[in-house]
Amino acid sequence: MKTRVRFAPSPTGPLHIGGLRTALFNYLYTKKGKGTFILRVEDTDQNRYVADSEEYIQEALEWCGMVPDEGPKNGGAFGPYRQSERKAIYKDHIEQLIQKGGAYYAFDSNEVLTEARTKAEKEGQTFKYGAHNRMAFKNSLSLNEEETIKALNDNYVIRLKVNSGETVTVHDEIRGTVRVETAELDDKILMKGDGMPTYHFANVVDDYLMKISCVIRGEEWLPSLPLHKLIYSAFGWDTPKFMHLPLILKPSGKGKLSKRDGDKDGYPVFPLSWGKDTPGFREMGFLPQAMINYLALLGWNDGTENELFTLRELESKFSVDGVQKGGARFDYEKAKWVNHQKITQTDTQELLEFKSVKENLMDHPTEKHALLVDLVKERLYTMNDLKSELTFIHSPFPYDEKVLEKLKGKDPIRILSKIKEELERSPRLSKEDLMAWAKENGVPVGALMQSFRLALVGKLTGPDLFQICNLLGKDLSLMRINNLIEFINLKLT
RNA sequence: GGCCCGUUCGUCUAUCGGUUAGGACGCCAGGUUUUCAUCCUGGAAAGAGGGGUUCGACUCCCCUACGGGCUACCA
Repeated sequence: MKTRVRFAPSPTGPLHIGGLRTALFNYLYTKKGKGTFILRVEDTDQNRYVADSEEYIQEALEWCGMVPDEGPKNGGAFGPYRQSERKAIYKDHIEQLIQKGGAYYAFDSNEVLTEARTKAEKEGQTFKYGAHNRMAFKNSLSLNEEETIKALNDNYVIRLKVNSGETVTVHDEIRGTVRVETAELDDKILMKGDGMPTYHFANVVDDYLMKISCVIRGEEWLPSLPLHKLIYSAFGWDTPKFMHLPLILKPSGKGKLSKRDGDKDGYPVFPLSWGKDTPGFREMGFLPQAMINYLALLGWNDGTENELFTLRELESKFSVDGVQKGGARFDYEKAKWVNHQKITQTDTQELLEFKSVKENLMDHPTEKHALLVDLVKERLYTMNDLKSELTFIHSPFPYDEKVLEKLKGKDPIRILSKIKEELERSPRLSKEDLMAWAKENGVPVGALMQSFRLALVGKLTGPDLFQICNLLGKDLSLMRINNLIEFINLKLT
């Protein structure tokens, strides 16, 4: 059987990194099997539909390098790829199912159902609409033909007819066999009152028609797998394989990762920005290769001690055996570390192409971009660190008062004058000469370097001073040294 | 509440019956460096609890506890 897998998000907002990871595992599974990666938009809920989310999803996938082979954007032989455009298909199939006796019409009002539900809850039970009580409700099974035809004029839904007293056996690729009694299931609604299918029905029909070989989705779907199996059986179809991925949990505390966690602790939970106030990993200065790498690590490993992979490497190394069963807590520190590794490994010219790099380099002349990135590259955990790492380029002010205090009594003016002299004499300051001079004249190296650094940078942190000096150029360096001398003189008097 | 899934250092994980239980992030210490960071070296740090099975269990089985998910005309 040809490998065909689908990523099937709902366009209800931005794609969460949990969703992105599901997409990634789908993608890797296809690449491994040299198959087809399909994007299917599950927009059957008109109330929750959010404009622009489909584009967001497509863009997020492309940003990560996971371009769907088939989908609403590029089309394909199994389209349409939006469920809202497949209504006729579902209608046709639900009629088949009714003919086969696998589904039936139900006419119960919301009020009746809500009442039944609250009554059951009061007794500590879960309300189920099924074999044990369906004849007590208003549906095409309890009504005669004439009544049914009449009722069909009003609003109705279509339910799956689940037989009681059977055991459904399903198989999950990473969890093994799961057995559930049909008595636990209920007659799930397949077609809603608005003529749209529910997730369960649309999903099964589409996966079958699109010849999906393996359904890879989040663990939250595992409980409905028996129901899906029943729908396949009702049609007389073979099921694809199923793989349910563990969830991404909050860094601490209970539950799965949510947008609120990110807002609270200042990390993104979306790959790309959503609106003005919600930056994504991209806007926070992450490289897509880091995003992918970290997400792959969260719930998967290749069995070796390797943790750093390119997308291509992941494509060849991915295997179901390496997928974890339990949920994984999101760890922003580790994500940043992966990003740091990727930044260090990436060619500077390539880094300059990234949007976040360009944005953070805006204040600097283009011809210096590569030099600047090279200077601070190994210090970066996100590309946005560029900005703070490079502030000294503009100005060393205000001087760090503590350093000024430390330098008192070390004759910084003498040191600065010497550096000035050396700088004026030779276009390239010699570290060795300066050190030798310090040694001969009993000047502590610390005092020398600290004075110099204070003059150029204004504080004691930052990359190599001589490189900075070269980058600033002779004139600017001299100016900053003069400024500090002047500043100290002014302070002394 | 019911049903389903899960449980190795704080976190992500290796181990597929016999190991000093390994690695990574983070943390601590030392080294490199003019400084901070990077980088290098070292350190602290784990099998939820109780029963079995077995010569031997982190590993297999059962129970309990804990965590997660589902329980909609949402996906």
